[in-house]
Amino acid sequence: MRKYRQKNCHCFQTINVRQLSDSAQSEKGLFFRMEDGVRPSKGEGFLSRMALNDNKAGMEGLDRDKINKIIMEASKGSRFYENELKREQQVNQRIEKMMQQKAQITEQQLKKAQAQVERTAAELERSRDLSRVIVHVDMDAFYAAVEMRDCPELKDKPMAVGSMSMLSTSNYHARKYGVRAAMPGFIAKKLCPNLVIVPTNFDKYTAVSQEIREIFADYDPHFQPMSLDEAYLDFTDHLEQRQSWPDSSREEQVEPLQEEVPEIKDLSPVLFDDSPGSSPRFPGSEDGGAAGGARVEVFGKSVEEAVREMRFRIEQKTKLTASAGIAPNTMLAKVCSDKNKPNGQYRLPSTREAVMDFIQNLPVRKISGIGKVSEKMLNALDISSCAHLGQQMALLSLLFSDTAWHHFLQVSLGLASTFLPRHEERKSMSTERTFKEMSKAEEQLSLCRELCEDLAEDMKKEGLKGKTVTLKLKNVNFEVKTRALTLPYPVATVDEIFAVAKDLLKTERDNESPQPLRLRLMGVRISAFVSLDDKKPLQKSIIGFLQTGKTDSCSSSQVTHQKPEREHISSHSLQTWPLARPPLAQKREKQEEAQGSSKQRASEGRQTGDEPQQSFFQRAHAKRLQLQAANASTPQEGDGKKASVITPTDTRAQKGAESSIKESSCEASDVSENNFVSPVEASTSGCGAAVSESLTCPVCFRQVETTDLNVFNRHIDECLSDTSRKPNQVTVSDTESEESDHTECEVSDKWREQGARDEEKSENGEELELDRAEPQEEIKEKVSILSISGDNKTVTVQQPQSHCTKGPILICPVCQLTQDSDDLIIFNHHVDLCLNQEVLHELKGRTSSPMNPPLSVNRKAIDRGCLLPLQASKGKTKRDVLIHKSVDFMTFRRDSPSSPPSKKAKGLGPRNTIDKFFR
DNA sequence: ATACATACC
DNA sequence: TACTGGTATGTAT
Repeated sequence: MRKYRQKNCHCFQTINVRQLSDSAQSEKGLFFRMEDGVRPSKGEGFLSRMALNDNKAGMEGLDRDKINKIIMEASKGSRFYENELKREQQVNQRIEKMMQQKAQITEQQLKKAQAQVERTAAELERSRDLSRVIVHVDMDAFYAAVEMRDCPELKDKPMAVGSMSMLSTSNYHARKYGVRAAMPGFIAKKLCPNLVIVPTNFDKYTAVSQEIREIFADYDPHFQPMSLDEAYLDFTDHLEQRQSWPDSSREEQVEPLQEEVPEIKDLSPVLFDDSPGSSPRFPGSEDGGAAGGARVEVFGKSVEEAVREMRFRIEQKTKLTASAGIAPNTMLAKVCSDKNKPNGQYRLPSTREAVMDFIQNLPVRKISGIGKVSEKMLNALDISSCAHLGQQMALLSLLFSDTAWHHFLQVSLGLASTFLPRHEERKSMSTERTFKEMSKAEEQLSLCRELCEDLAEDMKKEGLKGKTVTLKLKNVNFEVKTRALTLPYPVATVDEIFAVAKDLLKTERDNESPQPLRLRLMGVRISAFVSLDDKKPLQKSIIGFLQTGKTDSCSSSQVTHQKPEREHISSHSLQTWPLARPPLAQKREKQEEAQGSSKQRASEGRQTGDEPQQSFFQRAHAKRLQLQAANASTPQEGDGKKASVITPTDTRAQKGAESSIKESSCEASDVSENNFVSPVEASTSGCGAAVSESLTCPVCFRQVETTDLNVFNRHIDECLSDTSRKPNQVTVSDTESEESDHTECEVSDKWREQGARDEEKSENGEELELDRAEPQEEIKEKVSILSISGDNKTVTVQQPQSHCTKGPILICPVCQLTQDSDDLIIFNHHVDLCLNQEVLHELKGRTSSPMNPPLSVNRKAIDRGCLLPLQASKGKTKRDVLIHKSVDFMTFRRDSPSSPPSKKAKGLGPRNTIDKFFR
């Protein structure tokens, strides 16, 4: 602390000095002026917006000045440039204002602020949790790597993925020229005339993403995808279990890339052969090591070995490399994953000392959440590293908002979430399009209509309705405007949305007239969603209640300083469900969430998590046995050919040696993963095969011909409500619904049979899949006889499944009162009310609880991050209606609408409601 | 509630 | 010729 004070005093003096010079150099002075002394290497006191952003792996030690000169040359005079200039000046003004504020600060104020900062810091320090092992995995130059893998000629060329207008990513070769993501292709070409620009092939990346996510799930079934190529994983539980597994489960067959399949040699994308990497040789650090001459790797039990193993599996399966960071929290893990990129990993030890050391020289710009502008503002205060951040906290607390400086403080202490944020509800949905100048009213209007159509379509897919419609306009000078209107009622259809959007557009045109709106972009967004739960509270809560019987109540919870919203439970497991978690599982988790703290959960072990993890290692073990057997006789070469198209049944058949093992997984990709698949096969069919075109309803056992989880979930809800209405009829009759959702579901004999077979626990792949999704089975049975068992609440509804002409006696499992009505709908409603009462009570009892009690469950949270098929189809939709063909729309998808882990979490929608209720 | 800005991939 | 698209969130009014 003394140290802090001293340094602050020191800085305070220098600040006063610097402040003068900074003010003096504002505006014009910042352009084309080297910043004196402090960061001579960063010669971009000018136009920080335009200048090369080399904050990226593979871009160290570039000739910045030269590159920037070319960039400026190419941009100068363009409308874009002029707009950037304008924005730059706005930022400069902001900085100037800040500096003026700083000048007003008295020593007294600063002292007081320092005390406050120290109090807060001490409080934060107390909450430091070094017990979790967080891993951030990031594919290396993802899109580019995929293209290189599939087109070997590209391997030794500088290349980028995107278009002449915009690049999504570049390979490392191109980065040496300063070519990077988010740079327009035509400028990249000036930097590197030989640059090859490959158009995006989004479906391919999506398929690869699916593959790597399957691997992620083996290490953390609740992993959090951040985008197609990136995810956070909590390795803590895996590591614990790993300690007790036999060596053979940690063996990985080394795929003979070169030797045995000579024709694929050329295809083999040894992307980063000059970097320290995962394959084929392993340093075998710690307890790991190569197992003799056999092509088998045994990975050790340490974190590093486990992560290496995971990266190794990724490379074997996809022929692409990944980098990883291991650290005690997400922010640090993210920084670490960049450290040894490409094809490397870095572990930051879980000690306070190591963390603080690591932080000291870390540029603030490396922290997720601190971007161009924040960096520049901080730089103006002489803050460029995290150490500076810590030293200047008192000042920062006076100059920045509470949220901002709290965040800075956390960063400076190396603190961040130690658990993976649950994906929250979607808050908005939008679509926008860039095009060549458009000024005619009719054109604009029809475009607006088109956008609304697209949006309405997407809204329908997720069954959303929202009250706020926002129109976004960008004129040819790149000036952006948004105009919003909030309706008193939620809307979703084309006509409703368009009615608002067109009014907003008209108003804008009128405002501008007689000048026309010269647009280059238009977008429509809808937000302020009303939760679907409001419409169907009955089944939701009763199902939620049913689920609680499974987990357990443990409502004690200690208050931590972590943000309460960051509950430790995340919502998806690709393994458990091909696309995302089933709605019921989701609901159960919500319930768990209300009851257990993250620590409790960790010690309990995750029920869903254990299975897949275990099964992976058992599979590995079985595979080993199988290989041994096979090697004794004939080499098995059929695998590779079959690998790409494989059904669960095939999988079983192939893995004969595994049949004795209780296996809870049946992903097709398991097969391709360790067998010999050529890169071409792997990229085209190998992964796509794992994604089924339809989903099987766990209630009626029909196949629902959709890959849209919302449609699917709606179907399940229908089924469930049907079931509870007619408890005797578990198998829904064919004549049932006039509901549109049900029209999408086609009966499959095979699956209906399967549903029957399920009762006998038959030993086949399909059954296993059901097994894995255990909540459904439970629900199906319990709903069908309407026996309700909550936590500590006994079964109160007796109704034998077979015969019930008379209504059952219904006793509310919450209030324990016998209900008059035998109408299940009414009964459900009653239970629903009781449940909500309970939740409200609980909340009242612990206002400072870190828990996030779910009042309602929104099924849409399910597809967060994992909903690959939806993204893919969305991509197509958009591409089909492209106006400006040359523009690359595939850069980033609606993929994981999550906030960066370092950001401050705001209350969740439903939770806010409750909170307000009690405030 | 609205508008705009920043940030992320 | 040519500087994205989707989402979340923070800040100011």
